[in-house]
Amino acid sequence: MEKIILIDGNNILFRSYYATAYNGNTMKNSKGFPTNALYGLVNMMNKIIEEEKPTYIMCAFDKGKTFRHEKYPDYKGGRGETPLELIEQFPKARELVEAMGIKYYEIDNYEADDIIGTFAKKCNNNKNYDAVVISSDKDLLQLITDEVEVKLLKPVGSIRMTHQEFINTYGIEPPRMVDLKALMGDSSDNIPGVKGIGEKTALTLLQEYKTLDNVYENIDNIKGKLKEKLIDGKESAYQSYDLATIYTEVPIDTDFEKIKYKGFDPLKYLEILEELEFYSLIKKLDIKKENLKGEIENKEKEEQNIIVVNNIEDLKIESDYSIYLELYGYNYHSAKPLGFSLYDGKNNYYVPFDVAVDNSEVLFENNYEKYTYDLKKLYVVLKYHNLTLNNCNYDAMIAGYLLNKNIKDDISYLMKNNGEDVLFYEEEFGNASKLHMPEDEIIRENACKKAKFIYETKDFYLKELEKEEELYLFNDIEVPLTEVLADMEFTGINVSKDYLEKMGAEINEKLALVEEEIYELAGEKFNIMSPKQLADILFVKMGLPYPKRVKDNSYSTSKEILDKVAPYSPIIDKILDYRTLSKLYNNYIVGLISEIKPDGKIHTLFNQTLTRTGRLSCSEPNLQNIPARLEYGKLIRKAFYPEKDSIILSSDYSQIELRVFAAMSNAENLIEAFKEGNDIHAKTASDIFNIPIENVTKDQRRQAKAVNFGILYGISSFGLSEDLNIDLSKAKDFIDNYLKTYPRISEYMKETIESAHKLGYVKTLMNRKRIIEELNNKNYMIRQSGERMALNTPIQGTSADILKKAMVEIYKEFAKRNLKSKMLIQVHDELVFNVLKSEEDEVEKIVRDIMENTYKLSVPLVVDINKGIDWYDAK
DNA sequence: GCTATCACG
DNA sequence: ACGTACGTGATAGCC
Repeated sequence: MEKIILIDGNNILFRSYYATAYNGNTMKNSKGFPTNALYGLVNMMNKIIEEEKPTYIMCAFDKGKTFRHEKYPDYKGGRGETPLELIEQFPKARELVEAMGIKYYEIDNYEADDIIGTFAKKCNNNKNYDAVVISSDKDLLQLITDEVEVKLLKPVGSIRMTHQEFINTYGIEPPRMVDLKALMGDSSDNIPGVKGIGEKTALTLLQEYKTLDNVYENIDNIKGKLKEKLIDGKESAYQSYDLATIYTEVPIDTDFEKIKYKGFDPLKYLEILEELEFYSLIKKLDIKKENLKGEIENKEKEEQNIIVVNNIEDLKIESDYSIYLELYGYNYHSAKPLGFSLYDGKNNYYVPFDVAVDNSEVLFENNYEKYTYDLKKLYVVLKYHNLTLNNCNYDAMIAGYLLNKNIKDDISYLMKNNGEDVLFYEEEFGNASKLHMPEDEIIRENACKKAKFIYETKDFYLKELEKEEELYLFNDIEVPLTEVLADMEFTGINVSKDYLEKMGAEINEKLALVEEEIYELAGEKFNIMSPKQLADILFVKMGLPYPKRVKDNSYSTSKEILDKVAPYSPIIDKILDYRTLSKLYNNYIVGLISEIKPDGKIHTLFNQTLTRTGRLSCSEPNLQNIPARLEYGKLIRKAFYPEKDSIILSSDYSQIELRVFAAMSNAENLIEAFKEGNDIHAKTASDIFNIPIENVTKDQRRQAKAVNFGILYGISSFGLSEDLNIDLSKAKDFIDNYLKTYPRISEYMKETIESAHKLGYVKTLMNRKRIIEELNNKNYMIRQSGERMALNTPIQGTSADILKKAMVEIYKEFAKRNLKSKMLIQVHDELVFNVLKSEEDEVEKIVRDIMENTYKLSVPLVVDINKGIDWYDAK
């Protein structure tokens, strides 16, 4: 039985402050710094440790305005301002707790209660743990279970509230504490409750009816004034219920090993006591600084214990280990590798990069499992040195991503979130535009902390993944995909600089012409790219009618607006031309040329842990937004060409999102249409306009297509009317018709939103989970947008899952057959390959077969394949 | 560093 | 009465 102590730090500070402050006079040190709350805190902590002898202990503090304030502005409104003299003591309290060997937590927007609740919940139904919550706040009593008790602090002494004790006292079950507050309110937190109902009445009601819900369900059995009060206060009661409920899902690592009681850090503790001038406590410690120093130095040495490996004999790895690569720079295609840090559960090693390269077999190819953070980066960097890495099946970056943690490329975000003391990459090396090289020692120290973190959190994250049923996604899709993406990035794609330069020169000529014409029409020269100057010319000087309500006192010059005023002046079309051309020039001519490496290729970055839906993203440069819609822009694609004796092959899913949607919503008529191979937009038009499919006009098909897309995005009639440039009422009719035609879809959408609200997240077919905080936002618009995310994410995410799975399988199949053709680019529903002419038929067959069959839905997946001498031609 | 704009699926 | 379709990245202008 392990004892876990969970301390409400804020509660103790407030309590100590008000217990000893009178008339604004508080205890201060000789410098005038107030110390009374801190004094109470130290004494309380010492007492707790002495009495409870905890194995694990933590202290939680409030931070920032909480989500409760956002929901109910009046929350805690009755309280006066927190006294400045108390606020001043807050930062020192954290230092103090830390020096006492107690880990503390503060999470933006959450109260200490919520953090404690999140930890306490972990003990429930686990006989190995015995948790004690320490606070004077009765609110926390709701957390009591057979494994969790509350030590309720009183002005003198305390009461130990066990499950039985609680029932004896209140005659209800602990979770009903929330129902109690909902009825009686809580003046200290400004929770209103039901007006006219106090503790006694509330308890009587709950003893009879058990829950708040049940009170209201049986409202007719209650008579007289009480019934009236309850009915009048119903809304307030439920609002109070909401406010009083402790949130037990705070996004935090609740690994108990993190809160193991470590004992005092003697030097720091003493230092703080001296600063605060708590001489009686110092005396009690009965220790002298001098005696400690030697011991502390030894301890620090031991903690660092980094073995710098300059001779490979110094590396004595005999078990699985974590490996982390530190680079100097943000883009690993060009950054200078500094070295590897390793941790095997016993020792931290730092291996300078050159040493590692010379001893690559020892380090990278052995029988041990290697745990990583950003495995793709490791693969790519090693590939540049002609090295391979084996037995990598766990990556912390991927794990964190799937678990909805705050990722970023920098592992320090994950570490800081777990309370680790480590430098952010930017703190250590500077930002991308201003790099600086820190001391070797700093690099080694931080890199080793990172390796150790990867190793020590592995089991925990795997357990979390298992709980979320995401192990398949992790083991069979995302982790194997790192190797596929690494290969794509490393392989790169040929881009013709000559071609782009020629096209650039042509665009420049066109630009110069259009520019002149614009100045002519405007009657003066100005910066066409400046939204401000442009708006001034158009809507002030030329007096064109602004077609929308003026927002924030400024005019928009977006394409949407300009399209509407195009009939009033020929200048508009010229401006739109100018924009298209300059975009083409800046983004795709200059931008792409600058990314071509000496090998004549572009090596992009596929970001695997960035999007909220599970898609990839692509940067430096972004190869997922190369022009495709307009004919002239599309010519950019001619610059992307294959290797010698090869062609470009592009394979794309036809309507994958609509197919996934049909399958997930189980809309029979839609499924049928896909099975029969109908033109789905024409079919939709035929259905919603109620006409035979052969009579559907081009325009009707276009409108139906817009409706189909709108549905995928969580349509609004306004959005559709804007998109199709039709009346709001007409757009509304379209949607109503659609939902009437496909009632199953209407139900599916309702169910999805309902479940998202209930759970706070949505999932894809492969169990990728997205937590949607927006669903809880107090702002109606943001909540609405959360609902649209809830509708769209399972569809976009499932499509992404499917293509990722196909990519892994295609990669494996190529390897198995020893094919030399290469996957080069992924664009959400499309894969682009360099295919050797000799392998054309085989590759085409493999790609089609895998993409169409890798995941079975109730609708067929269809792939279109095109081949050509460049990316443009392969369309 | 932020906003507006526009390129892609 | 409110603002208004999902997911991205790069650039220029502006503060």
